[in-house]
Amino acid sequence: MKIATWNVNSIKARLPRVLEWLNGFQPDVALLQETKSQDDTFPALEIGELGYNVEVAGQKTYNGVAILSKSPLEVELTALPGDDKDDHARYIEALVTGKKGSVRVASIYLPNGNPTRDENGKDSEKFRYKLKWMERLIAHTGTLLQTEDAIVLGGDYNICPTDADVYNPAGFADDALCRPESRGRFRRLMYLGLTDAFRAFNTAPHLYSYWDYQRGAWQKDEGLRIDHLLLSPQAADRLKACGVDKTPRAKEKPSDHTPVWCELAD
DNA sequence: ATGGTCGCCGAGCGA
Repeated sequence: MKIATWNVNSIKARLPRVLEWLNGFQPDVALLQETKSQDDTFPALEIGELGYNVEVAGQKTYNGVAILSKSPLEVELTALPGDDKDDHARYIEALVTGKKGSVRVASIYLPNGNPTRDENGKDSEKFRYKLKWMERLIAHTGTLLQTEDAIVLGGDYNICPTDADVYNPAGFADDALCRPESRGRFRRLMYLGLTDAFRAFNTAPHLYSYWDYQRGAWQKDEGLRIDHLLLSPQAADRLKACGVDKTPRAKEKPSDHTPVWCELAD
């Protein structure tokens, strides 16, 4: 079972890229972020024609997440628990029926958090929102792990876990993607017992999933590893492979992110 | 060089 995560940076602007990637790569489950589409205008018909069931949690202009699955899926949550006043569409969770029982998956678009400081040099509202959102994710993941399901939490975490995941660590030291407060919460999330699927197979430094549109970042391979597939023990036991598929990033009108995928034993 | 590039939507924000 191939499960992939991809921040598409607008599903409508990216539809040709997404359709050709689904056709070619044939993921069983695709976790999408930054769809930037309301639910009623999400191009579900075009994607459905390729054999995918589509579940979305969208909003106008910003954010938006989706889960595509070849086999039936049951939506469990369309928002991260813990704050009823949070109206950003950043989380959707579903149970996907697999040959070897169901897999619980989530598509996560964790807040970016930049700029980290306000005009007085204090932590900005955006950065504090990111940290609070991470606390909620830690709490909810703790609850999820008690199910002892095979769980794949995939998404754009907007976290470079270590300096090996950044092309220019010194330049990003004060960035919300690398700040100690962000990394500390990411470590707390991992220490609940999750496996970073990519690092189970790739120990080399400076392998990325995102390259800025600006300054020729893609051509110079100046990127960040911020898109992750985090696995519960029951999913990690079934992990056969994991990698980054860089081919969509090299095409015309690409997303600034490229898919990260893993394969679980059926 | 105090910018650069995208996508939202039709100005300026978010990334």
